[in-house]
Amino acid sequence: MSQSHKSRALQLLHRLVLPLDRALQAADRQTGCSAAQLSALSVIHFLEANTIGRLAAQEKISAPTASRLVEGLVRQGLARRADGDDRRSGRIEVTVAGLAAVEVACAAREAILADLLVGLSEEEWLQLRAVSGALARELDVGPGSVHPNA
Amino acid sequence: MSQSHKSRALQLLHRLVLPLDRALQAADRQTGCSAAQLSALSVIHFLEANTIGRLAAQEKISAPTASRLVEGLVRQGLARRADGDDRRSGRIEVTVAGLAAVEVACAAREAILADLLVGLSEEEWLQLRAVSGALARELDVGPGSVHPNA
DNA sequence: ATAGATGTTTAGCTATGCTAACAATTAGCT
DNA sequence: AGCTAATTGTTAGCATAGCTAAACATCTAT
Repeated sequence: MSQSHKSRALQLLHRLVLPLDRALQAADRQTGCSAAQLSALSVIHFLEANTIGRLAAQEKISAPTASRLVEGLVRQGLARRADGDDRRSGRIEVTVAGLAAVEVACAAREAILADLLVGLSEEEWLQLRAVSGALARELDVGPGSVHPNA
Repeated sequence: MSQSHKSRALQLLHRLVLPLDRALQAADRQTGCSAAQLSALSVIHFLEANTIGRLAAQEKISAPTASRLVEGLVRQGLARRADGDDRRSGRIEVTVAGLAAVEVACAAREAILADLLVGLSEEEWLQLRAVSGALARELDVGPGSVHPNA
């Protein structure tokens, strides 16, 4: 019945997150762009979340965490604060270097995953694509790539 | 063609990890058992990874990280070091409280996920189950539950 | 007994998450 | 105008988790 399907899926899924995250961290260490930073850059740029509040809301993280995240991005030259006198207008912008970093980071992360999942069958890749789409929809994960719908 | 399937799947997948992890952290904060601790407890108990070295190898983390992880588990009474004179025999054991913690933590994590994924269709649940199984296989994620194959 | 190999811990760094408290800015209201 | 209240952002402080490098044991083998 349906319940046992869900139950089993959940049992498996929640255990996948940590190993996937650890593997992706390795990629991030190489590119120097962490998962949180990559996500923040994407959200700021593609979803116009150009204030701390919007970023925090979209990412579902606390304001202090968002603030510090942006501080790091600015320090690394990946984002900039357009801090005129007008506080209402958008203040955070992704720099060109930031956009490039997103590209590089995504590529590295995808490469790591590809390597990790060599063993998947053709059908499993299809299922993975479908499921990933569904999860992205449910989790409200935006496009976040310069390549819209490749 | 096949390549574009994979590519798209990877693009989506690597972006799912962070939000999933953040959501699960909320569950972990309630149970007081982090993802890393939960995983370590499971591996120590079910895969008999009863030394720091084996734990680190299985979890693909550095030895110092594994050491500190176990230190935390012991401090919280979830694991114990059976440190007789014999250094060769297994030294780390999960306590009864540790096993209980695994149960509770898993339940909380699954509940959070269930809540997050209410919008999935019946077919998507089936696909998710299949894909999760495949990923668990590829990532070498053990059973890790007291309920073997529910 | 000493040297080498193996395994563990200590020390120290970074990043990310949180809450609580503070500052500053904006808006509203008398 | 001026005071208060609400919104917004930052600072301070705590905890975990990942890493590397280096110290420290502890066995093994010569």
